[in-house]
Amino acid sequence: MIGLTKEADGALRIVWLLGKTGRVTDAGTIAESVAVSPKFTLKILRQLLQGGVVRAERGKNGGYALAMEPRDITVRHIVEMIDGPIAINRCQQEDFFCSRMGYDKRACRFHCLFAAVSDRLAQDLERVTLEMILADDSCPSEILTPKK
Amino acid sequence: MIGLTKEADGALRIVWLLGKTGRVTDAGTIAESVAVSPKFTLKILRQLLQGGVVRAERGKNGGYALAMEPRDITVRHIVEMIDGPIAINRCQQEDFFCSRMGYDKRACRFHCLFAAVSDRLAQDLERVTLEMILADDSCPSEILTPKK
DNA sequence: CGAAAGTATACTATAATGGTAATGTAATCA
DNA sequence: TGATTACATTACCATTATAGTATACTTTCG
Repeated sequence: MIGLTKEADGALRIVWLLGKTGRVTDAGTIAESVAVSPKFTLKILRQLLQGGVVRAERGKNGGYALAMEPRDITVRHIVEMIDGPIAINRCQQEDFFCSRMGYDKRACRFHCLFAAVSDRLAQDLERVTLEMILADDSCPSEILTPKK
Repeated sequence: MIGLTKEADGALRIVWLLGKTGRVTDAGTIAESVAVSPKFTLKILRQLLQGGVVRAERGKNGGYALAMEPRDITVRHIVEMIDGPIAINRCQQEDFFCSRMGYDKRACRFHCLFAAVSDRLAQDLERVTLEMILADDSCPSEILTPKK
């Protein structure tokens, strides 16, 4: 399909939920709120934990909460943490197709195109913060075509 | 990785090659020029054939050639023909996560964002034609930030 | 006819994603 | 202090998508 994995999708929604509640929330509750299976939720939370986006509290009444300010969490950050770098084409990933074709990358017409496209995509997703997503008075897509 | 499949990547390069030579070229030669295995090349060519981008000549001295003008072949067209619609997130694919969360799509903050992003990506790739890719005097990425 | 080349279907292999199980560790509180 | 709650870690299995192949068949040309 060209797109995010379920894991990245889930991560975004988990972070969104934690931002919305603002409280320490246990994994079970998170899973339910976000409609992802409990175990899978844990798996995602682990990665968010490693990435430092989320902190955990153990023991009774424990759970997870954001470890960063919503305005410092970007969509790009979450997505890349889970799915790896945003790159539309393999061209950009080391010495894939381009070199196999006997070209150097500069000569690869597609490399040039996709690098530009990927780059802009990444930039766009970097400009969108959790804070924006949480503010429910406008579609965050406006960031792409700012009203000025 | 978030990105094109090898098939779509191969398709782009095959189309590019056919545009460059402008001649009927047999699958074996195409495969070699493009550094994709012969069988896999055939597989891709079949899809391009079905999509009407390429035409085939059978029998001896047969092969494949473009069935459309390079200026009418867009990158988007090729990519979607192989990989399906350009959509960054499952949100957009029918009633995936959004509805599972008990939201309607309008209320899904991410849906809104990704719809906008995907849309622009698709538009960008639609503006880039094979003709542009073949012209080797400029990076086709300039289309994203036209010089005016 | 027969060799070269495309056509079509169907199948297998590999890798990536998605998802689960089991066991261990820390914190809280009766 | 020990039972309970909840996170931590590792390892594993299942499913799906991608990648790639095999086989049998048809068309064209010499």
